[in-house]
Amino acid sequence: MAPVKSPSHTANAVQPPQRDVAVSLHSQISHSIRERIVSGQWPPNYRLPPEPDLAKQLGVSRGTLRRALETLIGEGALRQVVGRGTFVISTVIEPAIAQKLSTLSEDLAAQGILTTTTVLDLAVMEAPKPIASLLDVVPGQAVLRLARLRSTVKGPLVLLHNYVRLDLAPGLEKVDFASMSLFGALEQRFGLRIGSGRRTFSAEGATDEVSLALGLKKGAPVQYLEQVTYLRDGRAIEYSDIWINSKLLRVTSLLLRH
Amino acid sequence: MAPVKSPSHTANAVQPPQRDVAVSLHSQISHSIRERIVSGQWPPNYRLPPEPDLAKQLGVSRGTLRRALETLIGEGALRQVVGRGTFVISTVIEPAIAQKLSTLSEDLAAQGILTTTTVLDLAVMEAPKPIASLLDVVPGQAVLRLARLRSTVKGPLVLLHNYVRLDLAPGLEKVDFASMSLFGALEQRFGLRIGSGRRTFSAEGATDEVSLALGLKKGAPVQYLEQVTYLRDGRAIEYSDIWINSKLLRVTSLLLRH
DNA sequence: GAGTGGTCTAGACCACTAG
DNA sequence: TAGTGGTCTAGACCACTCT
Repeated sequence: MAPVKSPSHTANAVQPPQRDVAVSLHSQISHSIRERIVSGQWPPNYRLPPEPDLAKQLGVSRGTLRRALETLIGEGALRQVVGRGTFVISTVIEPAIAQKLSTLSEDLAAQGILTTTTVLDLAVMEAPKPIASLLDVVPGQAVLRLARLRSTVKGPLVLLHNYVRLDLAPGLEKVDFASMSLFGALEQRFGLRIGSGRRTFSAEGATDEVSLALGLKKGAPVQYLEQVTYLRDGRAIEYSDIWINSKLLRVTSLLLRH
Repeated sequence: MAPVKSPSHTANAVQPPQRDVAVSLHSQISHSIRERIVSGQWPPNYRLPPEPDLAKQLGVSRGTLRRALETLIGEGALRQVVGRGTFVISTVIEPAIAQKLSTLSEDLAAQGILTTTTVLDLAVMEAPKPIASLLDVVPGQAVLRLARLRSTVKGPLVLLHNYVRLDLAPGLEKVDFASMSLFGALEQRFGLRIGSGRRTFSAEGATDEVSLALGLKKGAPVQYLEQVTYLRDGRAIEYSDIWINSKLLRVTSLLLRH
């Protein structure tokens, strides 16, 4: 596994980020480095310029550059080894949806996998007790219930049930979820800012609904996820349960030493 | 969800970390804060002192304190909200083994759950092709194969199969794995330093071996994990497959916005 | 307006890796 | 010995929240 020889770092230099813009410097930098990696400009095993050099090229402090690299390391795109350097990860194995708080379609699209989304059900309802408890609202609070199916040419991948607080996003039920993602609508149409989430994994047997939607036998093993998503200010915005056909899609998580 | 009233921060002040010691300041600090949380001294919803104050109490810079807080946020123990403060998470829901690179027994012990480990099999063997490929060694390379069962009073939780490179840990087969964890042996007896890992999740049906070990019916849904662990220098050290009884133990992952 | 965390800078010294 | 990332400091300004 010999490192890829680094070309001259003077030519083809990284572009400096924009100042006086709403987006932070470190996220602009991580974004531009991510693009170099996915475009193949920085191939697997490529060694990045040393931190002080790269920081100087970008016109930022080393601390800011390290903040950007940290993001990419967390995504599994880069690896750092003391005394040796910063390297592009050799091969991306699976979508790391266990870690990134993005929509599944975005994750798959980033890997070049095209998915289609079918809205199976969309209804305004009163939050059942267990879901109200997870969302930290009173039972009976109005929520949007959304059932969707994500498929590729190979077949249906994922069945999703979402319950979204309507008091924080009034009118959400009018959005066309066949063409817009749930997170996209919450962020762009309602100005909500997603902060964090928590997912729980377990293996369950396919129910009637799940077996029908995913084309599996009843009782067949299905990867089951429960998720609660929080806004930046700490309020819960959404609960969902997700059923994944493990034969077609595997969930990967990167573990880092703390 | 009213925040817990913060007591006076002058009394009962946080102890400063030790200088001139091998352990980094930020990890000493995150460790001591973690202890305050698990001991109940800083209860759920407790608001920590403001960063500048806490940094001054500890005698470190604000940057170092933030590095320590970052670790605890990643573990799901703390939450930060701009303009409001840093808070202890209200309730720890499940062990976050999807994220922490520690042994399962450590995770459970941290939650006060006692487990017993039974060694089912221990053998030196030649690495089969698929495993050799994942460990980046030639097929036939000597590996230790370890099969273990972890149980609580409620019943067997987890069946683990590990394959460890013996060239990096010669004599590993002589360790008593009933009393010592695998990672503990690698780090303490062989001076190896674990760096990162990658886990893949899927739902599988219980095989004969799994159903027997975990006390489930054959074909019953089981949470299946495959894992490769890497040393700090990037070399793969261990591959394992892990079978978890989802009815008794759920795996949780915290998702952060980048 | 006062207080909070988020970002950024420009240095410094260290442990570790490589030739 | 030279080069790398890991750690740490002491400032600074900002956006945001609460009252």
